[in-house]
Amino acid sequence: MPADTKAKLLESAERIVRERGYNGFSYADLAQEIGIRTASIHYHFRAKSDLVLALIERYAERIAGGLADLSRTGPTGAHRIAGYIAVYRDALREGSSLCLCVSLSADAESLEPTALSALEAFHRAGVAWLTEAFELATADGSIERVGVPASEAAATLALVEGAQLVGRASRSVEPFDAAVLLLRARLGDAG
Amino acid sequence: MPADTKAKLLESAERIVRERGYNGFSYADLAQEIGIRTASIHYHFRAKSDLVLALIERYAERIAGGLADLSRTGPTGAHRIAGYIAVYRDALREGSSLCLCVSLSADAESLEPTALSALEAFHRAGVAWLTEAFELATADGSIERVGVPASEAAATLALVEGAQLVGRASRSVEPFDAAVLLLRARLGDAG
DNA sequence: CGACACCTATCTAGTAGTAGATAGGCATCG
DNA sequence: CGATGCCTATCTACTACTAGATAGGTGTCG
Repeated sequence: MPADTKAKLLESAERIVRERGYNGFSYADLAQEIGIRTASIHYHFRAKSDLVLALIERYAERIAGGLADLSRTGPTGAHRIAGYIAVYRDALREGSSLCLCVSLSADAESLEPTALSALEAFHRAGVAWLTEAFELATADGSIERVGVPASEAAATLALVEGAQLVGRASRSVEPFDAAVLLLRARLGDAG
Repeated sequence: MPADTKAKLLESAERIVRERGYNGFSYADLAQEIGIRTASIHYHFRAKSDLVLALIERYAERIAGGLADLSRTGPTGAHRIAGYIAVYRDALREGSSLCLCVSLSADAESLEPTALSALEAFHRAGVAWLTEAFELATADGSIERVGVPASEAAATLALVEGAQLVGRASRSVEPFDAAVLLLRARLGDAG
């Protein structure tokens, strides 16, 4: 059953990039991990830049799907925001990895324009989803003192991405929890 | 006057690491930039890990100095927090670079334990300084609705670091400003 | 003073190893 | 047959790092 090699490549590559960054991973790492030669990777992804683009698109789709589920199941704005925080908390994996797009943002200089655009789109989508969640929260009263929803959204995205970074530096989830504590407190029972 | 080569090396290396990350810069880049051979760099810094450690220590000292000045000159807690935000905003350089420690946190996996410790210390110092500033703000009433100072501090550090990252991805300072807008609003005239 | 010794800061030339990428071949299977 | 998927072998460019030499400054001591 060799048909799922491409999927395995994406799976492993995502993990490695999230742990070591774009410039910190190589085709050699990837090849060894799934048991083929480096040359064979080029059959599936002509260049490293093609692989990373596929990585971002796949990741963005997966996260978008998760957030769509959250929109469907989250009864209040507060529940949605709490779910969003949980997504980033899980992605941190106890301090051993970052959200793919956090990792790639730091290596922005090495990325092709197409990848950079995909990265921006990911951030825009996150802010848009959060804006809607904060708008809902304004309406349902589930979050205390909601400011302009778009501003709350931009702040929340930056907060969770920064919280991941601080957690990564100390290989622990604790700094993440400390950073989002006040926001969670505003969410009441949902937090 | 060759005596300042070491200083030039640190200066250039800091800029390159902040633009391209730890794994995205090489002795070759550095050598070319200041006009010596790569071998000569090893005279000043035996290994790349020694260079990066020196980089962090120098950076941490400089920032600590700046914050100490801010503590002396900032009349209120709000003014101090506003100054802190400005430090990170300047470090972003219109989206072309990151705070050294933000950049290195993303490449944590490639760093030696000593460098990692220095990175953690940098974050701890930032939170400690911010905690004091929020305590002052509680006392002088210069910031609206201050929560537990230590929690406000952790959130603020994460916010500005994340805001930098989002700005970096779109090579612009605008996402940074959007992310800190609500915090700034809380600072009143000082923001 | 001047000879010897050491130090600083750089050089040229090279190491072994790794990077991503390419060309062409060889199975397997519908 | 011919596409698919992987291989071997190779390439060029670059990685951090080392060895050994050199030019020039500084200090010490007879």
